[in-house]
Amino acid sequence: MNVTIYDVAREANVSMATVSRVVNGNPNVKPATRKKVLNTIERLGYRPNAVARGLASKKTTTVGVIIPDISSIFFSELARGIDDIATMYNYNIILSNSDQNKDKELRLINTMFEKQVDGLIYMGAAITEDHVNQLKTSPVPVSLAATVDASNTIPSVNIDYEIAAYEATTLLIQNGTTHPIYVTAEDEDSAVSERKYSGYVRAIKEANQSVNEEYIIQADYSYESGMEAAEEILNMNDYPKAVFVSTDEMALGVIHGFQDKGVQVPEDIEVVGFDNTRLATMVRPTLSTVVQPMYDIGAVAMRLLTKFMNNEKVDEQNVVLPHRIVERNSTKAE
Amino acid sequence: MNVTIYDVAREANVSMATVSRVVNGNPNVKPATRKKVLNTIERLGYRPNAVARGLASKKTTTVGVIIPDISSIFFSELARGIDDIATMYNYNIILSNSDQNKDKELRLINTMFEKQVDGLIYMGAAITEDHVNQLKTSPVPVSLAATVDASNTIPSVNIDYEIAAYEATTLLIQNGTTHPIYVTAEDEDSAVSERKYSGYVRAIKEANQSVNEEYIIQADYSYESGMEAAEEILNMNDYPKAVFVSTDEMALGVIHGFQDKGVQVPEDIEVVGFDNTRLATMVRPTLSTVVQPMYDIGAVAMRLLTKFMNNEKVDEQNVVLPHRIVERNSTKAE
DNA sequence: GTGAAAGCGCTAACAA
DNA sequence: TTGTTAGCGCTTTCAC
Repeated sequence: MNVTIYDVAREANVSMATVSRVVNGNPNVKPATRKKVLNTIERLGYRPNAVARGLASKKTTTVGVIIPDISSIFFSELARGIDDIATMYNYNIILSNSDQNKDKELRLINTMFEKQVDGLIYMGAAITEDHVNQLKTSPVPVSLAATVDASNTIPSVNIDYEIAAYEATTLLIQNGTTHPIYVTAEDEDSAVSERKYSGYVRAIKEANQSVNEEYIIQADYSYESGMEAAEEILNMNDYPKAVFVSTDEMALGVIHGFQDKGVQVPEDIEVVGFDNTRLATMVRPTLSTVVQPMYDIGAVAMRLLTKFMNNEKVDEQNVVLPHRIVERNSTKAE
Repeated sequence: MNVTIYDVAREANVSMATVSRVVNGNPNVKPATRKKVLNTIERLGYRPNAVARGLASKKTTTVGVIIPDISSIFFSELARGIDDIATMYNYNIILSNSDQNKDKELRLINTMFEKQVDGLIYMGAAITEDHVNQLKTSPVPVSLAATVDASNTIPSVNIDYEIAAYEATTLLIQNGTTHPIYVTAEDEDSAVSERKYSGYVRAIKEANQSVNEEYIIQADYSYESGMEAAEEILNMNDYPKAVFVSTDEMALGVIHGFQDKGVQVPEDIEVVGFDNTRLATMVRPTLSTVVQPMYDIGAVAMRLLTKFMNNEKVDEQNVVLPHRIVERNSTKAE
């Protein structure tokens, strides 16, 4: 049997309440008794049981994190931002991978509630009605990180994907390609993908072009699918000389796909990515890309959650962080 | 107030015990009553409270995971392996980043115990005596993943780092360089680093060379430090024409550091990495490297932990997984 | 097959 | 400043 608060109380000749007070830093304890208690805690090697504490206080100081895939270079960066802020506010994280599988997502949300998390951070491409329903009946605060809920009803932290994609596409247009190619990994129902797409389309239309479906290539987030996209592009006759890729990892694949066929980037064709993961500087040529502050999105989402958990006032529950474009060497200098 | 097992019992005209039985799939319940209970659970929207359950049963079905940095491409892959097997055995994961900071590590271990995890998976470079002491008094099973405890007293899953480094170095020697350079990120007290180093040294000695300290370069795990190492190498006069780098990410830095100065890999100088992270195929030339099965290490470590948690018999508590070397294009073909 | 009741280890009134 | 006591929501004997 482990040593409990009761053992400490008995050995220190005080009540459980007093022990509880010193453990919780309650100031209403005479310094002398505090010291006495602290000593016997030390002596017995007492370690508070967080589960019992959670049952009694209805607070677990842990938050749930549902993430598509922690091994993704994009999401793991987000997760780090979440954990750092969580640690700062004395929370721990229960982390689960969903693989963007709807059933699993719904099941995980439920598991998190069963485990009595004090809050939930959710990441995932598609926020369906079922998601919204389950999330809206949540017993605890929820915040979305890098995932947009079209109904705008759940707190979230994002960048403006539409404008970001518009700007990336426009950069390419200004550099001389009237209808850049778009390589995307469209998930069904993904509001993020939708917004990137519509930013892309808007840029094309503003350049007085009508959108050519042939120039929109479906890939699947992987590096390899980027390489395949490159091949597909080279097989077109008279293809546009610029491509906008919706994630950095695929963009690396596109670049290498070109290079492997002897096509030079950016001389023969330009490439811009999205996210600015660490990969962007780990290629040659270095990748021009849209900077999405992943760590910050995670950190801010967690901070937002703490505000809800502490009933602090929040001004704006749908935070939009700034983005920008870094021009590196995969696009032509002006 | 939430709906509890007591509410369900009352509404279904049975005892709490019976409700508990159906919730836990205990067969000793008449099908009719089971159905009745299930119906009222559904009707009331009852959701078991895992915290209360944990307090009563002394099992939380969650395991702690202490990891140096989840945003690392190496560790996030390990974490994925851990979570997948955890999910398979119905556990959740409490994940915390330690940054390999000893105080934080020790504190985190304690927090995990307070939270009453059923087991603990630990990753970290240095297993000091303090670590061993704290881990040995653990109330629950522990397993180390990709981290070696020199005292060999804690269950672990690893590859043989000494042999792996020996083989990588030997490959370079056989390709014609008698004393390859070694770029490492030596942590103090890191048994893994130590073993890699000693494999490297053994290979050099077997080639009848004495080790030249000048050819051992300290970096810090980062891509940038790899680039700096490359520069340092190019500044040596008459440097060896092969370098063994102790992680893939640094190896990419080394390759690009060379290329940025117009030095060709592998024609002018060969490079081999370590780990075989996804990065290894995302460079040009693709990286020859030591394959460390990161996902599997995580998965096996978690599986090992489940065995301990279920009191299954385990034959070997220090598992050594196979490794191999993939020769890609950063080394010369035979 | 089902129920009664005693905890699990702690917090949080409330009293003193 | 300190102690008493009633739960928190569940599991788990032990009876029946």
